[in-house]
Amino acid sequence: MVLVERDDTGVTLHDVTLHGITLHSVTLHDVAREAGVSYATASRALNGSDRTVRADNAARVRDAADRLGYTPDLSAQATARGSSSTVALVVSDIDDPYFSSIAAGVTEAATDAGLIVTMAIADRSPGLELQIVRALRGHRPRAVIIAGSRIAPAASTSAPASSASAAASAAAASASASASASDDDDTRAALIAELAAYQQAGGRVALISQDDLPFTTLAIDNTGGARQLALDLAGLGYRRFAIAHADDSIRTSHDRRLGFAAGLAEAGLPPPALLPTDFTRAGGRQAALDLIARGHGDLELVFAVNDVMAIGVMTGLRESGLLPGRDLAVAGFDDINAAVDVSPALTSVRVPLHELGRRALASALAEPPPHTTTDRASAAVSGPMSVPIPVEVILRPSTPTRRHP
Amino acid sequence: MVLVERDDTGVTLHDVTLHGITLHSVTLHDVAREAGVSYATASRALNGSDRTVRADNAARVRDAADRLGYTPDLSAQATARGSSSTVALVVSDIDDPYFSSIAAGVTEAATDAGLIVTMAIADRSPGLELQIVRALRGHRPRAVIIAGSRIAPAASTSAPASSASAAASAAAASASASASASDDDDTRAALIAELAAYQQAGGRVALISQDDLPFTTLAIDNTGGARQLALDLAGLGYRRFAIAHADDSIRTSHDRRLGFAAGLAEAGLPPPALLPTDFTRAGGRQAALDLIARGHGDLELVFAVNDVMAIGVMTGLRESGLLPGRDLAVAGFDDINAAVDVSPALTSVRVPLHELGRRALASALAEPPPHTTTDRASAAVSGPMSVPIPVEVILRPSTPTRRHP
DNA sequence: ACAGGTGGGGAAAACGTATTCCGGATTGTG
DNA sequence: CACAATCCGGAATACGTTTTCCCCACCTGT
Repeated sequence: MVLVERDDTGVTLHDVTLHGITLHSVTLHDVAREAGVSYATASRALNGSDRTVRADNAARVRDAADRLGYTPDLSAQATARGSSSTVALVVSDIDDPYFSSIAAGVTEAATDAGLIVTMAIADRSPGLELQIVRALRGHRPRAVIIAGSRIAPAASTSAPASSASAAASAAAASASASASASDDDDTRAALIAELAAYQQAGGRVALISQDDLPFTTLAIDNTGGARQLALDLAGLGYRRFAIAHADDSIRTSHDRRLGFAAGLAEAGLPPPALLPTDFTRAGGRQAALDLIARGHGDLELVFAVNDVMAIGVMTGLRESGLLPGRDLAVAGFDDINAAVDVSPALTSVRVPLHELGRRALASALAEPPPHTTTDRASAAVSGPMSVPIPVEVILRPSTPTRRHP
Repeated sequence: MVLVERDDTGVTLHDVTLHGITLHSVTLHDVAREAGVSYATASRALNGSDRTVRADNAARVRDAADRLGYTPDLSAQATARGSSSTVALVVSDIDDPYFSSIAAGVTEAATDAGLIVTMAIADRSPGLELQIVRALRGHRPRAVIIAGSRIAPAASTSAPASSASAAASAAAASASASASASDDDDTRAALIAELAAYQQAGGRVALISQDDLPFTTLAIDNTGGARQLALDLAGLGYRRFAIAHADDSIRTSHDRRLGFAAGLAEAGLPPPALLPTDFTRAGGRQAALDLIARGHGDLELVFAVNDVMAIGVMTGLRESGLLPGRDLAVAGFDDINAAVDVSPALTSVRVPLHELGRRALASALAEPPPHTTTDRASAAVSGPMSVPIPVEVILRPSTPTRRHP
């Protein structure tokens, strides 16, 4: 018979009425009383304290906790301990497969580490991103991971003019990103300050593919991957390329564009035509539409700086009556899951997104604690480290081997 | 001259060293001291308290807060107020476009409401899901939203046998879901108990498409949508159908399968062939492969109970040398973003996923507070409400109009 | 038998914030 | 000019934990 006798006043669910919300919850206090021990003992029994508690007492406490359905109040725990058990993840757009794969990796690693993740969506806006980081800081997360920050130094802010590209399209592309360069610089500086402060306060920061910010960064080899892709495509027999890319303030786009161009140069091929557009599926589609409307001449392949854009390009081509792969080859970058679902399957550069997420969290958590110096001047940001993420070219039917004409 | 004079001992970043983690953070105390007011005044100035604080004091406090980079400790706020500012979201797999769209909606709505979301991934496992809900409760979230619970009453647990389906495949399909029916029942009951307790404690619960659980549910019209799809396809001239579906313990699959069959019956058409498989892309592909290997006879269209599976089916068909849409039509359900990226674009039933996420949060938050009865017997779960989510058939080229043979 | 551990329980002080209560000042009114 | 009414600052308490002390009881070795 395991049933335990309870007097009628035994279990007390105390009512907390605040802000119109009524909460009843069973606290450590209740558990302790039910188990006939004190506060402290109950606390020690229920979490791995350094102190030991006698076996029978521990059992009684655990029993009581079970019976009452006790769950520790993590907020209270966090204030008491001074550190919460959450990690913050900020992504540009969770509905984008690139980010959702990363998020999956981060969440998985967090779960393994007994942490839970709070997620916020920056909607590709640096301003919002900053705001979010500020808000997130209030949660005192153990780490914050930022995927897809769009802030770049103002220096390289405007996309280079392209002889082959329609001026109108270029203007449209940069319009959205041009909210006064100094404004952007301000947000950028503010973000850095915010993160530095957070780090100074003991938080860990990891950035994904933002190696121009002074924090631990998972550096996707954008340049190298794009270069290798160009080389491999040259090897397949392609000669005349176009690049669908976004504004250079988007670092990723910038690096991939330059890497690709470098690869072409290396292969002794002419520089690619530039198709500046948005960093989205719609952007890719529009670039394709514009290209075909204008006449694509002897173009053989268009490289879009990410898969989502590449898929847009394929759609645009199809809408223009061209068959991607046969009439005009297409290649992307990221190797999102959908790359194999489109037809022809998309040639891409594989970025281990899931793993990337995992490692982002791991790297953040592994960061050395900040110097605990009373001298505030020397309490500088600890040297940012960079974790290189290798990538791999994956050739698929969207870029079939090309017979020399 | 706005510079404020500070004595050298002015700003005190107090060090908290606990569990090896060192945190310095600026507290309300510091702000109060810097501003030359008390605790309470600072608190009142920085959050909209019911009490007013004199304008000049308020300004001083805000100034000090700015200068010091103060951010309120939300954990502390939560314990003090007794309710946190988070909502919990549990999804089966954030890397699945179905869930990522929902997550985007939930997150957006949360941000609008000044809440932040904590996300956990149940990996399609009821056990994990239960565990997660338990863990989440510790955060005392304002609401928990569960998308994609897979638990169904044990009653309808096994998939019906299908004359047209390979027994081996069916066995494989149900194998993973068959960890002893009573076990499943236990988890289900435990989840219900857990959620009920949470609700009883003042939390709000919303479920997405789980109308067999006694909680507020966003009910996607799976049956009706599938039925309408069948009707519309019949209207296009299709006569002989197959359904790629998953184990009936997955409610969604079950309902869509039955709805589709009902639509066919209504149109006076023969019942569909059944292709039991996994609820995934791989499952869809395998079903297609099996089907073609076995010989698909006079089959004209395969309906997969979700888009991800449908895309798998298309891939499988292609691998078997068939052209989806021309040789064999394909239709899905959900209308995920990728449905328009595949070619031919996929006929589907549009579920407003993003909106669904938004409304899930809204519905949860709008729930009536639980009855505050001291009589524990009558403190039953308040009547669950069901928010119907209408769906819409979207015909696309994967199901071209069929000439009568 | 007695000093010196040592294992473990409990009271109380954190943690950082919200809120209640008290009282002093300022204001309005007769 | 007195007296209430209002405004608002501050001390103190609460929130649910963890953690630090303190102390007792028991064990061990001499």
